[in-house]
Amino acid sequence: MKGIRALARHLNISVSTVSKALNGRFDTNAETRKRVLEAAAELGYVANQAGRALRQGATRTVGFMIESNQASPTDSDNFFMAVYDGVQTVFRRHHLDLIVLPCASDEDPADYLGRMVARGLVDAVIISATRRKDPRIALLEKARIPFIALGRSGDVSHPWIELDFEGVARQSVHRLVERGHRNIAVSLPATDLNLGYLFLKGYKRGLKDHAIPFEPAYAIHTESSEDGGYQLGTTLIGLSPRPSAVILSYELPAPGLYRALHDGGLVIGKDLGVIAFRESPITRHLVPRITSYRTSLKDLGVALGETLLSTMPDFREAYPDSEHQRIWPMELVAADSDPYLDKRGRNRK
Amino acid sequence: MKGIRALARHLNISVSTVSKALNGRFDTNAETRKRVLEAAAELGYVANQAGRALRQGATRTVGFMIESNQASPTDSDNFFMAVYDGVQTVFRRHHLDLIVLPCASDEDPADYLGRMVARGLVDAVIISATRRKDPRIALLEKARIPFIALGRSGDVSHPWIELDFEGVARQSVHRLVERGHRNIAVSLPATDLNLGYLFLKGYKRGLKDHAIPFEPAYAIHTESSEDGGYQLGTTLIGLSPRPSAVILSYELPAPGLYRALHDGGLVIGKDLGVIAFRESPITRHLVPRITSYRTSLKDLGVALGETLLSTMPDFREAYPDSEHQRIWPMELVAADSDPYLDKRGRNRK
DNA sequence: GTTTGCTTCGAAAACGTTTTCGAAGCTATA
DNA sequence: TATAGCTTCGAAAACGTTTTCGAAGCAAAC
Repeated sequence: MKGIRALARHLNISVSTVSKALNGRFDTNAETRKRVLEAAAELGYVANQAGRALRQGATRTVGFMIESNQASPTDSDNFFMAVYDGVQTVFRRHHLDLIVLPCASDEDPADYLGRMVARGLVDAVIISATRRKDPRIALLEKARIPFIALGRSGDVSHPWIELDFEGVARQSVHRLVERGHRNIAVSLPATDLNLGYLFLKGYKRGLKDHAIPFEPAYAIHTESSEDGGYQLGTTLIGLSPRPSAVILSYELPAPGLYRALHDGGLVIGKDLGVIAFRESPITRHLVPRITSYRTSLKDLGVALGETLLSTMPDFREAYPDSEHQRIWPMELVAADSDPYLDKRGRNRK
Repeated sequence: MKGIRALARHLNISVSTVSKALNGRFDTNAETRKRVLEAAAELGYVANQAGRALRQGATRTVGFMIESNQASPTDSDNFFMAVYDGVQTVFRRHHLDLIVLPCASDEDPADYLGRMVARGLVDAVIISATRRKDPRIALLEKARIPFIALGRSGDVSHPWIELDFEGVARQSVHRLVERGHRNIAVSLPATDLNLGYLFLKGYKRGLKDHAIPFEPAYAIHTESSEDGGYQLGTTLIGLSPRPSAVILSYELPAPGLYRALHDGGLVIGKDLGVIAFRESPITRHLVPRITSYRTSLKDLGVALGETLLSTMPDFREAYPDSEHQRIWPMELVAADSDPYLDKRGRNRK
């Protein structure tokens, strides 16, 4: 005899009453409810997940899908864990559990997600590392699973929150131009992540603001790794005219870039200005420190959680007027990697 | 009409036959099995997790518990994701799913794990960040849940694999002594992680090998963060006699340590030798690079997965003679932070 | 005394799957 | 032909929970 039946027998009471007491239904006596709760605590009873999920058709669990394959563009520190923590604080309020679904490096993300959803493992999902055309969006919509994306996919309309890639790229161009640069390169992801599209858009917009023509050779696709950064560095050195600054859409390649420049006899901050998208241990610890942008990832997680809940029928009323599509602002952290360019075309110290 | 019934009706066949065909039972005709599988693929049928788990009393899912609260001692890069990837490759072979259970920073790890286990969310678990006395061990044993720990707990006997903290600490002392050091400090975790105990043990053993007395003031507990590292640096500077080298049980405090030394007018590698436990982006990118130890985290994950399976009745036969308790070797990566000490008591370049 | 309404409880069905076990159909053997 | 054995199938039970719905008990109102 196990589970709720053992508890019922132990109390000389029916299974239904126990269940109702545990779930705080209205048609239970306050006294019996108290007895049930005490006995449950004493015997360490916790409702079996499978039984409950089967009956209710819901798991009270939300999945946070991440990908362990692509070193995610923003994962040089505990990016996802920080976001996760924010999401978690929201869900805890509603007794929802959050689990992480990490797609292994050798599996197709859409297949993986499809399997998890079809199995009915979760009631809703958060997806990340969104592609320009991401099959997961259609999959989730077809399955009628509530979801939100950390980063939108293309121009499809769906709930998302997104770091301000476009704004940061544009603002970075402005900053560099103001400091005397005109030959400005940009490093973009090697895959078709949507953020690459947005970053390029912002970059072009920034150039246009200053009537600087777009030079395709200056938009360089870079693997999100040290090796990718080294590759980027040698590419930059070989360009003619050589750019006096580069904007990185993520910071992971920065160490390799630094090394390539050093090997080429050039000095970061003097011969090449650098701005990176997100502040992280890397941008802080490299010498010179990299000018970058910062935000509260925990707050971002909270927003993700609340917005997701606002799309779920059972929780909608708690979060009535959430914006379902939202650009998340970033704040400039000025450092030493992008000083003013002096007259002779070299960066001034 | 949903699920397996819809599929059965669509094929004009009984539910039981469909189920048996899908699960490859022996008492099904090869022809019908083929038809069922094709129809299932066509209709996109995937067995409902709750129904299956309820009937079988097993979820075919393993949980990997990590903690988002304590910045885990070894998480400056994608430590857990790398390990996860290895575990995943093993489980995929057996059609087991792996999910991550990240304990939020405001919840007690043992409570959290207890809840997840009681709910029957997973059949087995991998735990990490093990404490010296970790209540989770007893909890899992009481619940009779197969598990393995990444890092043992105290002297209790349970399955574990552990990075070689003791060996690395001892070897690091040897290396520093050989290079002329005698006043060697060690940085230990601020919490009661078991690895701290082991690291200290190895450190003391190393000292003893060279008949150097243990100086308690040289064993410094350090928060696993930049601030903790800065604190460590100021402490080291204030010690008398000031240590000529320090061994870090993890690398996260290194940047703060560097900054503190710099602020104090001292030079890393010259006035203070440094060795860190694990190679990571931090140990590679700081100047000078830090001598550290390396291993394949993916292989470690594979070992974890296989050992866990060998403790599970249903899979035992596939992994017969696995060692259930195992120290995972690390390989020295010599760098520039711990040069020979010269005659005048300063580190030689 | 009868009716009404309210509170509290419990029997039973349902969720979707797997598994047991008996039966049906067929072939081979005596 | 009768029997035995083998293959294939399907009815039904079971897993643990929630929820529906009827009933019992009691007090108040008529």
